[in-house]
Amino acid sequence: MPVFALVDCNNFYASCEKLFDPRLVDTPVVVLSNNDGCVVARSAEVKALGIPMGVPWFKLKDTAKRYGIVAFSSNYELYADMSDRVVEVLRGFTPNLEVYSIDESFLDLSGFMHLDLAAYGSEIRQRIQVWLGLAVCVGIAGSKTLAKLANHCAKKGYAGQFGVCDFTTISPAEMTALLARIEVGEVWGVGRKIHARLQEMGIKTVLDLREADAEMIRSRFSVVLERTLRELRGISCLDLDEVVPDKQQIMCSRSFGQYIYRLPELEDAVASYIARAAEKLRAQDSLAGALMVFIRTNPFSENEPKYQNSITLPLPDPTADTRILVQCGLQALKRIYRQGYAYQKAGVMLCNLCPHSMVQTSLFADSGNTLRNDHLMATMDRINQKWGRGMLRVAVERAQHPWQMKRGHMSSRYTTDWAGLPKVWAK
DNA sequence: CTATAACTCTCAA
DNA sequence: CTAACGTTGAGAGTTATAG
Repeated sequence: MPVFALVDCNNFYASCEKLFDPRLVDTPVVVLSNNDGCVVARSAEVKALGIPMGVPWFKLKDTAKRYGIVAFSSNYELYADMSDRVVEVLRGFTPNLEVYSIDESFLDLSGFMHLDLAAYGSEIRQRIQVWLGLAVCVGIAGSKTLAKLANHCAKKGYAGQFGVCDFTTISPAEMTALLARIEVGEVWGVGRKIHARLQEMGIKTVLDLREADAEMIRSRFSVVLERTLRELRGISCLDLDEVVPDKQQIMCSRSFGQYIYRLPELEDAVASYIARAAEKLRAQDSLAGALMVFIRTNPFSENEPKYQNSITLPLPDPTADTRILVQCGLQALKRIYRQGYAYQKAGVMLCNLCPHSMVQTSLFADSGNTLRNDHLMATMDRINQKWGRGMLRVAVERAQHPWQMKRGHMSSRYTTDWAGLPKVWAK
């Protein structure tokens, strides 16, 4: 009998920012997406103001001023480091754990069924609060989907005390009553589209979905939703994924701080995105078999002409060599670039990835040369790791990127950079 | 006609 | 002062294409 706990950090990005500036306790805080675009995290105070997730920041500025909302650009280094620390603490509670996202982990608690699981959950909560200063919620149940739902209940304080919710000890009648109170859209795997379709069919609550006919759900929707339904019934269909498999595709895309009109600037951007993607590729020791490049204008602007295009080029020999990938990417870019548009975003994707060890070398490849190039790339990665990204780069990439995304509200990298320590602490 | 590739849709954080 | 709206990845299902 499997038992899962889902541990989820509350308002993770916003909480990380608050953590390093005590003046911000009780202050409404939002964290913005890349380019200071949309709200991607809200502190409790902001949620209380009724501000929804995903609003564009420029639409919120007036409200923000009125209520004294403090905004931060996303500081991924900081969040990733805090996330690692959370996972490290969680590993103290179980040997089997799946890091599901930057702020969520599934814990296998099947070996702890002799314990009071709710109490164990409280202990987890306590320790992360005391050791790291972050608040988490814990949901416990016999399937991942139910554990997710239990976590939702823990956040709302539905069953039992706030912060922990254990479905394994709830009576069937209580469970039924609880599920009848929750909208079906809260279920993991039920997004906007499926929620609307379910509603139309009269399936409005989680209970409705649980009691629906599995065959019908499968035929009208998919095998995925059928699995979700079975998970809601307590039949565990999703295992803990402890080992993170290699990526099948690697992407790097970003919108620009200012529009780009000319090809050279686009080349600069695309080259730097490829360099970044290639680093990730080498980090997992893979080679790419094809490369996709896309560019597009702002889909939201109404008066300016719109254009978007993409192209995928196969690579003659699978490679992880930044220079080859950039060469290929620039050719691709030239083929889709059209003059006279205000480009707002570009991106690249490395596809058809295969492990370096498995590659079949071309009959005509010079293996000695390939080895030297691998070595060169490895050296480049080490230098860039030590001295900062872009220290060593291909020549099309400029040192300065005028198109770089906006990050007007950036906090310090408090935990990963000495220079990030605020001066006020030194006083 | 079948097997595979390519593309589309949906979801998640 | 104005204009301004994220990124990355997976899986399933459907359609197109090759042999």
